Amino acid sequence: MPSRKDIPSIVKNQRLVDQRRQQIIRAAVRAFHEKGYHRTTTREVAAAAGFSIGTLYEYIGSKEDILFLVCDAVYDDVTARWKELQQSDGTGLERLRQVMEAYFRSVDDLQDAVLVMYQETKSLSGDALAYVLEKETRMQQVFQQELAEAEKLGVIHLSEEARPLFAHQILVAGQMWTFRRWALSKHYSIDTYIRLQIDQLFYGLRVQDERKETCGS
Amino acid sequence: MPSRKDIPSIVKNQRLVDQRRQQIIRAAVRAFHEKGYHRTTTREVAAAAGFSIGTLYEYIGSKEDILFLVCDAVYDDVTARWKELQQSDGTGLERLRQVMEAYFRSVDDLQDAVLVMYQETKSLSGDALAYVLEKETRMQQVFQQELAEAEKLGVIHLSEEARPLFAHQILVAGQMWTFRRWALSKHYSIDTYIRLQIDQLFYGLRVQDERKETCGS
Amino acid sequence: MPSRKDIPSIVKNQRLVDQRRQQIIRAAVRAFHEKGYHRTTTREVAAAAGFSIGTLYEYIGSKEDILFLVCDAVYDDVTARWKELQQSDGTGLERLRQVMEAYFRSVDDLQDAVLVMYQETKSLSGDALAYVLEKETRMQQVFQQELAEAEKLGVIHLSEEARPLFAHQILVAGQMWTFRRWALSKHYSIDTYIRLQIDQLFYGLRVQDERKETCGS
Amino acid sequence: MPSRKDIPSIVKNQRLVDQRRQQIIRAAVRAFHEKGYHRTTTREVAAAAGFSIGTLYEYIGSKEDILFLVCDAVYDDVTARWKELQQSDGTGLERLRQVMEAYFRSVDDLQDAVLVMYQETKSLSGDALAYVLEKETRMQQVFQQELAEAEKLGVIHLSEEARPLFAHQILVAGQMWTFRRWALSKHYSIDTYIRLQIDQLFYGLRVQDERKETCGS
DNA sequence: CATGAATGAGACTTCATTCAT
DNA sequence: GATGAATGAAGTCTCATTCAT
Repeated sequence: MPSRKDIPSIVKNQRLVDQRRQQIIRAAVRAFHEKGYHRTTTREVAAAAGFSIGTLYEYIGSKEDILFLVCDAVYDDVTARWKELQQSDGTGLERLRQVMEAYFRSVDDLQDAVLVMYQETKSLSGDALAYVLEKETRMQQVFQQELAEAEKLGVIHLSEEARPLFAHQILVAGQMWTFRRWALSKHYSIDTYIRLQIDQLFYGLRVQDERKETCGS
Repeated sequence: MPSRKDIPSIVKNQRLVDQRRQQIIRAAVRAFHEKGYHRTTTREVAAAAGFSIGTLYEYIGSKEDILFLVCDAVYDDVTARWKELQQSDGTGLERLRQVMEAYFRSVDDLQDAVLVMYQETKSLSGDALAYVLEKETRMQQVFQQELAEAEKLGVIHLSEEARPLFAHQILVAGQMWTFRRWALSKHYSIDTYIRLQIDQLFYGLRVQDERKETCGS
Repeated sequence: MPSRKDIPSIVKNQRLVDQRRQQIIRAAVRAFHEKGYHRTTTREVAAAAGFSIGTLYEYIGSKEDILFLVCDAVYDDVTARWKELQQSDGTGLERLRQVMEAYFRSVDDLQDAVLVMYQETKSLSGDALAYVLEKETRMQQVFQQELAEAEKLGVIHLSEEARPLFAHQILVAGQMWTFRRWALSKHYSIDTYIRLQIDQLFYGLRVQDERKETCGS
Repeated sequence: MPSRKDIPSIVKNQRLVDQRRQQIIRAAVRAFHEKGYHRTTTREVAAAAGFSIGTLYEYIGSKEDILFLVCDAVYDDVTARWKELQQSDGTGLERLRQVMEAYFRSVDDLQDAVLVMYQETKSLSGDALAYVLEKETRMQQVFQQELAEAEKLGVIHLSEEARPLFAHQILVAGQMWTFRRWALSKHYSIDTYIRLQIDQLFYGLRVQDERKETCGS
């Protein structure tokens, strides 16, 4: 049940609605990225989308709806990539790696949208916020399940207590790429970033573990 | 030389300025946390601080300045805690643990302020943004140095390439506690969170490392 | 090329823009005349013009722009009257008289606007002020040329040194009618005023000229 | 009866009041000249005068009062100069010349104050305005009397009808020097200006008078 | 379906004035 | 008599949203 927020549209022709909304998303992401959600006017979004303010409001009910459109676009992209993965045959650690990379790639492709979604979304009002958080939670749960799977297979060792945190960690590691991009992109390409992040998540600091250690004896 | 943004104040008495600004920070954090920076009016901040709108503007030059006040308060707190640590005699892994924990505790104590700073800060205008990013960078570099130190002592193994990323990772791990608090606080207390985060950052997923491996054989 | 200040308008329809701006000018002149520019609020101008404050700002960029609108209206009127004169066939003293009278009549017709322009204009900020002064200068030069022409024809005797001053004098003689109207209108009708002013400008005090003199001898 | 506007002062010591008010006038003239009356804050005047805002209000009742102080200073100066003239023994045309020159010199000396008075004064509220206009009227009447005197002596020929206008003309000729200074000072020094103005007022354009003409016959 | 002019609540900020110290 | 912190009314301008064409 892909719980899609019901955004009112005066226009009936669904094909047209979808097309126009794609335009809106593209325009909004660009504009929000440059000036932030609050500093961007609906007029600017309309203009960037190539139609008039009146037309914009034929396809949305309020400015907040534009944010939803952007959010859904982001989630849909990640979900789609994961669905493709379903058919691939990775398992164990490899599977984990693939799921993470798919997510990171998605974030990179939609970086502006993710950033916008990420920064502006939290200041929404109750109803709206709940919807977004629920989507976030769903993604976090996907990672949590994958971790549980890997644990079951014995390829990782992650206490049940730590598992939710780790799922969040992965999620945030992806978002980081957008909201710390001003610093990260000085050091890393997306490929390097993905490699290092996965490495770091897997192995940490390679501390001489005082506890479990060590092999023999 | 802690590069303090120069916020204009009409009032001369510095003692009073400091006191009033503390009130402003407290009020602003509370208000921004509830409604977000953009949705909070300056009047509301003034009211929450216990004085009139006119008085508020005797101590700041513009609404943005309030954000700076909040930022500085946050950075000052972390810095102060680190300074205390200076005199403690931790070394190696223990030292690293202490620096991280001090930061995490600071974030927890000022969680609302950190969240506000974190979410609203990025949508500032050029000049203002630069100031905040510079502060962020300085913190990241503190972690980077600590990591370099630990590396030199041989207690961790972190490639030079990965070091900046890891420093960011620690920083974000702290901020996470505020901006994903809606989810994290369901599972963890701050103590647990700190323990698990440090553990995770140190050891990752305890993957059976395919590469370096492995003891016997 | 009558260097028209570019006042931004959100509305595109030029026909409408012109019409609304006429309304604004009329309303502004009335309001400014009663309370002065600074004491009149934009809201009052909007109300007097018959639309909302929001609509007002669809046709101007700032309060100052209203003053420009008024100025242009005044200059345009005078210029238009002079253009009509072009085709008339006055020459010599008659021509001079006509140019001056046309100007005086214009001032009288738009007296409120002229007064407003006259009193409020000087306290504008750099850029804005320059624009108005340039227009004033242009008018002064028109008189200067007319005087030069008359001089060449030998119908007046005005040293080259005194010519710019005299042009200013005429200009001010017109403005006087608005800014000393509180006193002048007690004594004179506009017709009388014009007659006396021209007479005074032409003949001065009919002093027994001590210098040039005199007829015989 | 020099009808002095009663400006309230909390301070009783009259000597101190006078001294402080001199400071206020000087500071106000400078400030108003630079930024205009409305754009200048009372704080700025106080600062320029060398004391605090609180102290300023010990010597005036409201911002408007500062304008009165300036006005009175101007009128007092002119009046003082005329009083000196009383004792000189000029008569006829020479006397007229002296009265005008005294006025022009006064205007030049206090040019900033005159300009301020001139531009800002008209937008005052009823009561205040009346006071200033009355002062203006009194000055105009001085000129009118002088003209009547000269007429009686037969040194000028000015119809009774034209006399009030001419008195205004002289007054405005003085004020011109301040409010068209931006243009006039390019061409003339104050000495030249005075010479040319008097000449112009006396002789006009030296038109070949079509009417009265001419000496003989 | 598209347009864009109109609306007006509400935001930030200024500044004349007061009054306790 | 001097100070300057506090006040809050009021001003300019923005912008999400509507609706007649």
